[in-house]
Amino acid sequence: MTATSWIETLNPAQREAVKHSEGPLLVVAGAGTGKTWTLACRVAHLLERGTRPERLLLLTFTRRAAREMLSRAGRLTGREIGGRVWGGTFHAVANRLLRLHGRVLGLPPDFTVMDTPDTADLMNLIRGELGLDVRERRFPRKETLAAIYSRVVNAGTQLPDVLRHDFPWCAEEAGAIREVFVRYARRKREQNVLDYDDLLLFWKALVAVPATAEPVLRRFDHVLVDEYQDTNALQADILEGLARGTRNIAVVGDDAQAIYAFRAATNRNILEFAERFAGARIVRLEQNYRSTQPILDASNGVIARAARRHEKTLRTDRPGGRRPMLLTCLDEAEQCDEVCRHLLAHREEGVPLRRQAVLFRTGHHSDLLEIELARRNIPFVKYGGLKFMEAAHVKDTLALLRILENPFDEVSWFRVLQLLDGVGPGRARALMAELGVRRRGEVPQPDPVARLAGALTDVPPSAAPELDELRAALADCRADRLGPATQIDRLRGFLAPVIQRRYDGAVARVRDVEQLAHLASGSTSRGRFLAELTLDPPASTGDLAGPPLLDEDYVVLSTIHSAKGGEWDVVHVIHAADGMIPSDMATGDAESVEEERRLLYVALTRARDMLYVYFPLRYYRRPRGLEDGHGFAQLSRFLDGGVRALFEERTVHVDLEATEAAVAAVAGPGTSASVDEYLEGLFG
DNA sequence: GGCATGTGTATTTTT
DNA sequence: TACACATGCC
Repeated sequence: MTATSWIETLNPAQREAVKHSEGPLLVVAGAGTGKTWTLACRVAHLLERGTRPERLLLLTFTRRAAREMLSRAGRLTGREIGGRVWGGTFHAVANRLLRLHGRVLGLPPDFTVMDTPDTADLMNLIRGELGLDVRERRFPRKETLAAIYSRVVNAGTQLPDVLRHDFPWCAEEAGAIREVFVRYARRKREQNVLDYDDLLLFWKALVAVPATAEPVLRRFDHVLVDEYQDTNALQADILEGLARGTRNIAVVGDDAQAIYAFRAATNRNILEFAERFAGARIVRLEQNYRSTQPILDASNGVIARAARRHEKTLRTDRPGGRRPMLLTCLDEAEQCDEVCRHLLAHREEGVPLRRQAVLFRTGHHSDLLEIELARRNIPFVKYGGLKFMEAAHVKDTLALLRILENPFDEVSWFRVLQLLDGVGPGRARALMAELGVRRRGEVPQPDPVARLAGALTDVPPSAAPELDELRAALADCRADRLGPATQIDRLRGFLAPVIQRRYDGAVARVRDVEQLAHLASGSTSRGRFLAELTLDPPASTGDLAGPPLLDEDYVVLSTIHSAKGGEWDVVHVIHAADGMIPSDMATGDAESVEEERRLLYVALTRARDMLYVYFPLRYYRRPRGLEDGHGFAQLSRFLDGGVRALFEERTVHVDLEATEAAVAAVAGPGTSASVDEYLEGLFG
């Protein structure tokens, strides 16, 4: 496309957003209004007006979104810009910037990054030290501690307030929790380790003071932010800091699609944008190009009942089309059956599987469907949910790499030592003390990896052979300047027998370690490999399988959260039952129920041509919190009354009425008599 | 008595 | 998977 021709593809509002020249800009973009396209065009427009690519900062929600946006902009301008524009998540960009400029804050550039499970493990280590795990009253679990901590940091709210508001059952432990947090923070500094929240905190600190901010601010002429509704207070502070350099801050978002409150995202960022960034221009995109009118009607119906929202009405230029279907199924098995049937029927009609998606609230909601798809040989890729990075053997491998990278990493040592036969938490602690893993202050200390080679007193005899293997493997990785892939290969020699002894499915797990080595072959440095893996973990099973293993056509399975920003011709939303959407974990207060409503809205608005919503009547593993229902579920409360009328309804189990009639004929109305009769029949 | 290991059970969403 | 709890080893 030529420079002028793509401008023609834009509607007036989009064009206004693209051509806006200087100063803050807020684009309120409804679902399917060409937000990604508009943002890509804006990037292209800025480049054509002479902005150099490396002076653009594009903050997106996932690395995937950044890549997508930049490749589109690249095509528009006819040049390769991906490697030069600063693009990625807040966290990934922070990682890069801090390695370049963190020193002025006293941050050594070779820090390692730890993910949320690591954070929880370090909390646990400290919890154990403080003796909080053996008291009468139970103390918050490590995941809860990590969640509290993260909320305090990301929302910028005092601990007592967070406890009172979000974790009231932990409020009595405020003192001890504070103590854990103080030690946790100190410990991270000693180890030269940053958690996710630190990345943002240090970035904010960097741009908060003119003296340290200057080299960062000097880098950028324009900052663009996607999915602004899902940013939190800390991220807004960072933008405010950046705005002291360039006032050209452009953000795009939709408050109706805010689904990350659990990560401390706040709609205040959108609502207060104009006050915070004085003179901001606001552009609204209301023309939907994605969905047919009936799908949009149903989606609008769901969101119209939201308590508070930015006024906006989506219009589509795609009239006609079929009504979305609401399919009541007998149970989950039948739901699977129906999904498969419709998937294949649409494929027969010419919609390939990869233009279709199955969406659900939580990762395990697709468990049964995955089995069924595999049984029927229907290829699929799953986004979100159970992740590669959470598998024990993957964590083991990474812990080994991290020890090599940072010999004072306590969490990794704690994990690695317990791999040895006969070593549990107690012996691991003793060994760590012996190795001097805990670094104190600035005093230079002997390298724990080197000390591992010496004599150790706390090694049980059963652990001796494996310890020798470990010593040899670590030494080999250090001796030659091996690349990260070769190091993983070497570590596999130590790991394979350990995996064999400890886990089932050892063959597949060892293959995963090989997969990890393969992944690492793209990186030149171990440190970069580790940082990239923690900041941008493989989002799907498909990311790892690589092109050769993937069929050319496959259906996408995704949590609704991971489906954000995506669109498919045919969308299947499963488990539309109360307790599923909304999740019964989130029905505590009105605010979280509202977020669940937006979640359903996001799911429905992913569909272009056809939308199916499935509702299983019965759950054998009963949805929690519905004990009174005798295993019968209720339709999601968001699909009530008027909204329901916007769907075409069908009860799938065609035999159900016939069955009931037959039963009635035998046992009379009311089924319990018939069940009793059936049981007696079984008893003989 | 302390510690490692075995068994049963419940489990949101993600950078 | 990871926790709580029970059991059994040194």
